[in-house]
Amino acid sequence: MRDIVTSIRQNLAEVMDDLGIDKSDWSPLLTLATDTTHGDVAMPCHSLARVLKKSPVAIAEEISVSCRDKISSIAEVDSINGFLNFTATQNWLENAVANVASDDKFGVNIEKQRIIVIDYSSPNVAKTMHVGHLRSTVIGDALNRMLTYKGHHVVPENHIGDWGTPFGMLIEHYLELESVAVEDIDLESFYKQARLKFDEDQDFAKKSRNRVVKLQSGDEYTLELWQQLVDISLVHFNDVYQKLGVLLTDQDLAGESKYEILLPEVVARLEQANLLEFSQGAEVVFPEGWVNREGEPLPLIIRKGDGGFNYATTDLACIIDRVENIGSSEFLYVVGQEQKQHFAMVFEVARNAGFMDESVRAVHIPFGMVLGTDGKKLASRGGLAISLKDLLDEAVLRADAVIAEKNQELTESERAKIARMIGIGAVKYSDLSSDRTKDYTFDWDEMLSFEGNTSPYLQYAHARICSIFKKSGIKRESTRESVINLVEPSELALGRSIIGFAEALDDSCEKYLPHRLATYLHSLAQSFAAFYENCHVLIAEEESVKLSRLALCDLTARILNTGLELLGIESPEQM
RNA sequence: GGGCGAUUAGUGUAGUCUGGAUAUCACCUCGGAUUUCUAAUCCGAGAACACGGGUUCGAAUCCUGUAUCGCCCA
Repeated sequence: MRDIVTSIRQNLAEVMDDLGIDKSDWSPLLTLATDTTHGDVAMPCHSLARVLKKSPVAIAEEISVSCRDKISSIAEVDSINGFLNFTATQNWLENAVANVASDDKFGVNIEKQRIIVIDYSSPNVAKTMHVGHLRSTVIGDALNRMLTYKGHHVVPENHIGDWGTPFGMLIEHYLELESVAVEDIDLESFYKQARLKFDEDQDFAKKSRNRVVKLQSGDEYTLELWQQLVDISLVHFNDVYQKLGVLLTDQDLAGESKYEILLPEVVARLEQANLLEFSQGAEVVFPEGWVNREGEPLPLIIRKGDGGFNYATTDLACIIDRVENIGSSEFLYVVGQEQKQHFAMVFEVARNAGFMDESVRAVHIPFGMVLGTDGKKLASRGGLAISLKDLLDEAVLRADAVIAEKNQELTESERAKIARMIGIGAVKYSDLSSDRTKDYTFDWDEMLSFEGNTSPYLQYAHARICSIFKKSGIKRESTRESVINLVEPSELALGRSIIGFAEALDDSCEKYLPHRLATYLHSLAQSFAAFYENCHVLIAEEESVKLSRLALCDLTARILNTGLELLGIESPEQM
C-alpha cells in the first residue's frame, strides 16, 4: 500500500499549493492509516490548524473537497474529526495486484548491489551443536536469503571455534582414543572427558600444554591430528545443517585458525596507530568512554600476558580481511545480546585504527535467549544444553505424529517428507516469528499447532491452495493470464494483503528483523482463509469469477511459498 | 558500583525508530456457522500499554524519575 501514499502525495501537491499549505507542513502527515477501518491512507490535519488559523475539522473538509476529483481514480477521500481518509479504489487495487502477479519478484525492487558479510552459526569444533546455536543459525540464514533476494551479494561466514589453547587437550585426548574408530567418536562427551582429564591428571595437562606449543609452531603431525578433529566435527555440523535446511557449506567456513596468521599484523597496525598500551602485562587498547566496575578505563585485550590472543584480536583481523580482501562494506554479526559491549568496543577500535571508515556499516545483530516453558534458559532435565540434532529429530517425530492423526491418506514416504518440512519449519518459524531481540519460549505444542501464528498454519494455507488446483485438474500456470477482479470484501482484503509483500520484505531487511516478514505472511494467510471461507472458487457461478479467484489463489500460494522460503521454510503441497 | 536492554489482556505477541482516531494478531474463555472447495477453517464477544512526572492540539511511541527482571564489566 505504500505506493498509493506516493501517488496520493503527488496528486495532492497542487491542491495543497492552491490552498496555501506548505509542503513541509503537510507532506509528513500523509501516511498509511493506523486505523484501517477508516481507510488505507490518512492525514491528521491537527497540526495545520496553527498555520492556517482554522479548525482541523474545517481544514480536513476543505482539502477533502478540493482534491476529491483529482484523485478519484486512485482513492475515495473522506474527512472526519480532522482526519483526511483515503480509501483505495477497486480499480487501483486491481491494477496493483495485477502488477504483483506479473512480476516474478512480486513487486520487490532489486537494490543496488551491496557485498554483505553475515557472520552466523559459529559452533565449536569437538563439541556437539546445541540449542545455543539455533538462533544464530536460523536468523542468520533467513537474513542471508532475504538480502540475496533483494539482489545483494551475501557472503556467509561460519566462524567455527577451531583454534586456541583447549586444542592441546583435545588433541591429546583424541590420541588416547586411537582405538576408537573415527566415526564412532561421540562429540557429546568428547570435550567433557578431555576437560576432566586435563583438570585431574597432571601428566595429561602437561602433555596438553606441550601440544598447544606444537600446534602453534606448526608441527606437521599435530596439524594433521588437528585437521582430523576438525573434519570429524564438520561431519556433525553438516549433518545438522542439512537437517535444518540452512545454506551454509564448507565454502563458508572461516574458522579462527584462518585468521591466526593475521594476528601479529593486527597488533602491529594497532601499534602504528598509537593505540596499543601495556596494562597488567597485557597489550590492550582503551576505547574512549568505557569503564569497568572500579570506574577505571576498560580495555579491549589484544594479547594476554602469556602471549595468547583474544577473540577481539580475531574479530579485528576479520574486519581487515573483509574490507581489504572481500571488499565488503556491510558486516552483520548474528551473535547473542550478551556480546553487545564486546562488539561496540571492537567496532570503535577498528574505526579508530583505520581498519574501516565511515562507509563501512558494521552491525551487531543481537538476539535473546531460548527459554523453556518454565521460563528459564532452555536445557535438558539435568540442566545441560540440549543437542540441536536431538531437538530437530524430536521436532520431526512430533510433526509426524500430528500429521498421522490428521491425514490418514498419506503414504509412509509422503508423510516422512512432510513431517520433516513441518517439524523443522515449526522450530525455525517459532524462532523467526517474534522480535529477535527478545527472549522467546520454546513450546512444542504451540509451535506445532495448526492455529495461531505458526508455520503449520502458513503451510496449511499453501497446501489448501495446492489442493484446489489438484482437485480441479487446472494447472497453476494457466491462471497467470487471467484478469483479477476484486469485488467481495474478503477479495479486496486479500488483494490489499497481496500487494504488501514487497513492503514487508523491505521493512524486514532494513532492520534485519525477519519477524516482520513472518508477521506479514501470517496476515496474508489469514486474509486468504477468510477469502476462501467467503468466496467460492471452483463452484463460483460465473467462469470469469472462477478464473479471477483461481488467479488470486495461485498468486497467494506463490507469495506464501516465496516468503516461507526466504525464512528458510519449505512449503509442502499437501499435508 | 557503572553500563546496556526489557516491561503491552489469564497467556504469548505486533506496533515504539518516524507521536494521530476505538492499541495488532493469536492462544484462551464464551456464543455462532458444516447437504463443505481440506472445519486443520471461518464469524462474533470478553480482557492489556509496569508506575510517577514532563513535552504536545494529541503519548504505548519522545524526555525524565521509580520499580521489577535480564545481560555485560581483563
